[in-house]
Amino acid sequence: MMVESIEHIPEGVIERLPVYLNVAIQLRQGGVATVSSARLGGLCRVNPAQIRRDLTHFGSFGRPGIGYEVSYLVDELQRILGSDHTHRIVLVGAGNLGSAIASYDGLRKHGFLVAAVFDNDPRRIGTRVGGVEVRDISALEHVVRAQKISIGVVAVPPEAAQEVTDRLAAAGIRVVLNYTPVMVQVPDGVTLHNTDPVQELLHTLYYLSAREEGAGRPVGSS
Amino acid sequence: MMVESIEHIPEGVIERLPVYLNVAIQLRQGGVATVSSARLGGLCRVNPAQIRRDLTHFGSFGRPGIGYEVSYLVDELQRILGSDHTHRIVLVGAGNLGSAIASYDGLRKHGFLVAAVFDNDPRRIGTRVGGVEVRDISALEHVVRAQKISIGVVAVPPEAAQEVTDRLAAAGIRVVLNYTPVMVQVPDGVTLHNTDPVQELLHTLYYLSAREEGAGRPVGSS
DNA sequence: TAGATTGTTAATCGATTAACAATC
DNA sequence: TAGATTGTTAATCGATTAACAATC
Repeated sequence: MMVESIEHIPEGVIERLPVYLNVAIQLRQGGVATVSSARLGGLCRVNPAQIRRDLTHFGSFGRPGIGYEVSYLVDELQRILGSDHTHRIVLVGAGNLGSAIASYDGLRKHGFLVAAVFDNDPRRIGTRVGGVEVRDISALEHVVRAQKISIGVVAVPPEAAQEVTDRLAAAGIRVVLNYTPVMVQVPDGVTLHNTDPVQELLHTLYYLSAREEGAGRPVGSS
Repeated sequence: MMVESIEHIPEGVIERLPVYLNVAIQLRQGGVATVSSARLGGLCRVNPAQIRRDLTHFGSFGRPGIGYEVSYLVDELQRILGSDHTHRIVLVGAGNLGSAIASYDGLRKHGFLVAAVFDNDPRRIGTRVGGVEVRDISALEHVVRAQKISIGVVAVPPEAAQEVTDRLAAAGIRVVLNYTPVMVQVPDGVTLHNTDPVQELLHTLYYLSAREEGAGRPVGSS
């Protein structure tokens, strides 16, 4: 528990925590009170031993002979990830993808609040996506600073990705989610995560071509 | 080169290939003829030795003292991944996310063709997303079989995810991209890839909470 | 030739998994 | 008590990286 700040935690572990959380939430919704690492592993497609190992990085949440209390597990995972309190995010780009993100239900469920949406297209400015008014990009820095927003989502055309990222970073954004195929550069202190929908497709495609009539080689969840 | 079918290639390698491909395409667009693993590594945020190691799984594409010829590298990566020819994909769900996917420019660039879009909402059926007419979900199996489509994208509400996946699998789809937070089950022989936009956010969130004023711990590209 | 950079080996590093004592 | 399942150790497994001979 206090180990958290000392020990280095592998990235793989951090990537799996949201998967555990999602499944735990679904179990809780289904009224399941207790779950073993074996069952959780079956649902997440993760080795049970790995789940137990992953969790011990943050403490011990289970009871031998019983398993994990689902709602306690949800609480702890949310606490570890930081999704136990609200995070304001700023969305740049109100096109199809931006609209999809803004109106995505799962955001609210996990404590994310789309606090502001920006675009540079006059036809979009003033409209609403996901209940939030689209504002002119020129107000970006002001709003980010005033509302102390630390998460930025980039959903603009590729050619604008780097410029938008620069502006977000300069305004004090600490986490950038880039939904563009461009490999944008970020300064030290800013965490970057790229999610190009097509890259996922390309990745999966390999198994389609390589496999032919072999057994399905399942790709792990991300 | 003929090793391809014998040697087992680590998943991590396959995940990085699309990153190399994207950067190589961007370099080609910029008129760059030749690139070293060092430069490529800088752009992809991957260790140069790793790039060379990754590529040797599929042959040797570079020239000592020179580097890699960009357009040859693009060709080879596309061939390895299978994006050198067109792949028809079927999209289920014509909401915000579905529309965003259907009209995403990057798809065509990588040889993907949205061959059919389905929904069960009468208000959406008959409309067009990304230039394709939305059809009634009841025609799903017929169209998938008739057009021999092997890739399916699930962009429906969570509660419909499993049913749609089952139908896709039954119709002969071999790769399923699930844009839903639900952990759907697929039969053997079907490759599943999950991409929940919120899960990416949760993952990144950890670094925001854990880090506080530490140096930025960059999250690798996916 | 000198400089650059590959392909590849060998060493390191880290993550996954099996096994089991501890515990409910 | 007997059965189940955890937390944790130790063993395995695999991936990353440094180093360098080969090569342009």
